[in-house]
Amino acid sequence: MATTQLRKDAARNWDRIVAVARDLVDQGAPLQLNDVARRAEFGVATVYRHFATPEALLETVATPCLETLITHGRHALADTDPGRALEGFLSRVAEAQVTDAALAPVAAATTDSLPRTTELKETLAATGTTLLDRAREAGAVRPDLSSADLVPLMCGIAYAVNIHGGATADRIDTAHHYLALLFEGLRVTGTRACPGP
Amino acid sequence: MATTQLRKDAARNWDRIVAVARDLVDQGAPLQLNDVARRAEFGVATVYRHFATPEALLETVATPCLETLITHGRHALADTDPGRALEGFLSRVAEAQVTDAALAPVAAATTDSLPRTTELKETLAATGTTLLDRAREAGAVRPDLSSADLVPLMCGIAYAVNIHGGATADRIDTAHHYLALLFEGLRVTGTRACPGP
Amino acid sequence: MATTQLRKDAARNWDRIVAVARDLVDQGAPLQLNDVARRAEFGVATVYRHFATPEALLETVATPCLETLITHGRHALADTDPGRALEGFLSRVAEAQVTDAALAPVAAATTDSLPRTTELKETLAATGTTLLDRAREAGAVRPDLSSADLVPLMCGIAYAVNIHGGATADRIDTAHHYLALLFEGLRVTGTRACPGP
Amino acid sequence: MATTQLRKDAARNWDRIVAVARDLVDQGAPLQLNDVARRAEFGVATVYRHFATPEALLETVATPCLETLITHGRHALADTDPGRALEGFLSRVAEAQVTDAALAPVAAATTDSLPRTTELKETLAATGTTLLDRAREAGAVRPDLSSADLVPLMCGIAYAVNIHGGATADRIDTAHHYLALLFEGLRVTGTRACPGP
DNA sequence: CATGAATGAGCCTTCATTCAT
DNA sequence: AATGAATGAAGGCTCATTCAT
Repeated sequence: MATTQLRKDAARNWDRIVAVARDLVDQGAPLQLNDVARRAEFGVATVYRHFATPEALLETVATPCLETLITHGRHALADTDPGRALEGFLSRVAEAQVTDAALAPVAAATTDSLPRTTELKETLAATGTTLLDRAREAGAVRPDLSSADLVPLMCGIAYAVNIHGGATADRIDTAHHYLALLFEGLRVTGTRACPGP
Repeated sequence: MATTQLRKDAARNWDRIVAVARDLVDQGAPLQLNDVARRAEFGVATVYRHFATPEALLETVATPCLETLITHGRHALADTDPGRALEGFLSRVAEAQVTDAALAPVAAATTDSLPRTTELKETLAATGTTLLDRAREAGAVRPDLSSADLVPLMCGIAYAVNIHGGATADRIDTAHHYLALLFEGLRVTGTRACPGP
Repeated sequence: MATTQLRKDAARNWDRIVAVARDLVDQGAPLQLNDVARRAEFGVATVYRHFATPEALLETVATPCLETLITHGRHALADTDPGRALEGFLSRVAEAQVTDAALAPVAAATTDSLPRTTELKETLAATGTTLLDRAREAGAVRPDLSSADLVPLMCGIAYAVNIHGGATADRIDTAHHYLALLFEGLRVTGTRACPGP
Repeated sequence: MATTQLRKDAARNWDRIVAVARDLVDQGAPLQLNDVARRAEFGVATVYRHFATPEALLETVATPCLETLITHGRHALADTDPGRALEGFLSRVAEAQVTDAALAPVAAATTDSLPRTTELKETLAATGTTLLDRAREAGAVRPDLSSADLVPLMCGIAYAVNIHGGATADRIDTAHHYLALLFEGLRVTGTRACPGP
């Protein structure tokens, strides 16, 4: 989806560039604009016209994924069980991180190239914050987790999964596993201390 | 410490190279052999003779840290409380990861440049495995955590801390925080339901 | 002023393009047709249709200045004091050179893009030649200065002023200073040797 | 002349690079390091190793010329006739400017790439200042010329000569002509008013 | 007439590695 | 053993101009 309306042919080119970039990202190759141009069989400047920097292109590649997550976030906000809502949402995020190689670097970056990206990330972060606050208030998670930890922890899980390795299907399982572990840790543990009578 | 005995002057050079590399790593600078040579005031080839690749040099820089961790591991193995032993050990590992910039990339790498590195990493992994096995047997941690997850999880924590950011002292705190979370999650959770008498 | 009659809207575009170009020149920015188009909010091709090359645009920007100088030249030709006429005229030229950044490159160019520019430059050169001839005949300037030297010397003065630097007001003063020096040198010096009685 | 002692082969390469650059400058071609490398049949990086920027190379090309001028300056300082000394020196400078295409841009630049260049330019400027001061004190030149004008005026003359055009020999004549004009202008003009009896 | 996307040559620069001295 | 000059592929980016829409 282009920010402004493009001419039809330009839009086709835009799509092709993003598609090529998507392929490269999926292969784990570094995103170099010259390389993208060569593979898409465009002049370099064509690619540069559409995407001023590799980061801008990467963010564009990651955008649909971010948008999907936002949709999931919206559903989660509608959930009446705060704990389940948070866990479900983070589960989606973790899955996305290990499924879509474009997401992790964009999520981890402190500065964005595209305003649109900042917007999406902020929306997503706000959703996470709300869900966490609600869960905390409901006593579903420990109080000592700040919303500033959500992104780092999600990125950390994705990173851990990458190191663990494996095929995509396994990776999703691993991510769920690590997330479940984290969630165990997050549960309010007052009961755990229960010394008995 | 060189693998084989070096002539005295060569050993001095070796030390200087490693010291310069350590500085660069600490500054967060990329480890380029040319750069190291210039700063150490050696010819490039001298550096190349000692370290065939940047990775080899990086591993060498990380070696003392790995050795220290192994020592910690040995102490942990002597601890009679398996849960405390594991937690203490992983705590050391997490601290080291966020403290020493050379460690994370070496730990995360799937292939090593130096046999010595492989050796150290394997020793460390074996220690972790043993500690985990014991803790699991003692019922101190959940059974569904494989020793193959230890390195990924440690790296993931380090990565999360890096994204979270902050000064070194804060980073150590954050690492402890995340590790504590993980440990909560690892605890056998039957007790969490604590049904009372 | 367009060479041929333009449709009203085309004339408006033409004006806007020239205005933008004038701004760029005044800011000391390089005159790139793409850049002009973007700032004028036109398509590149629109600018290219009006001005085939950056030079053509630059010459167009310089045209009013050339025309003004021609007017000054006409007044000078009406002056009855040949020495004063020449000096006054060159003074205007020097001022224009350091005041209007578009003039110097156009004056210095050996070939012009627009016939109109050639015309104006030739008119101006002819005026200079006439004024110089008259001054020479009147004994107001040395005989060893060819009219072919006028343009180079004016450009040289402008260049010297640029190197000397300073704000616009200072630059005009400097230009006058250098021109005065030149004029001292141009005065017939036979009398200078006069040792007196 | 290299700043520090080079190995014999490196010195040969250094010389070849400078020679190629000299040729390019003489042809009026822009000095591009890649181009120099190609013509000298060196790898690009070899040229970059010797000269970090095109400016550094250009300054190196201009250095012998600057050194020669300094020598001339020393001779001029030994001259007992202050007027003749200044005129002779500036004459050399003007000749050099129109003879050696490397000189003008280096002289006109406000910042230098090589410390050596700054040194040479300062020495030369100091010489000019001294000669001008002496000439002024001796009443050989008008008091209203600052030493800050010397460089601009010399550059201006060179520029004027370039615009005037012509073969090298003619150019030198033209430069002398313009300089003579300037010098007429510089002469103390009290005598000029003398109309005789 | 107007548009603005596409072009692609070409410049600058860096870096890991080799090899003559 | 030590040196450090040389390499050259490769990446990043710009810009004047053309041409399909």
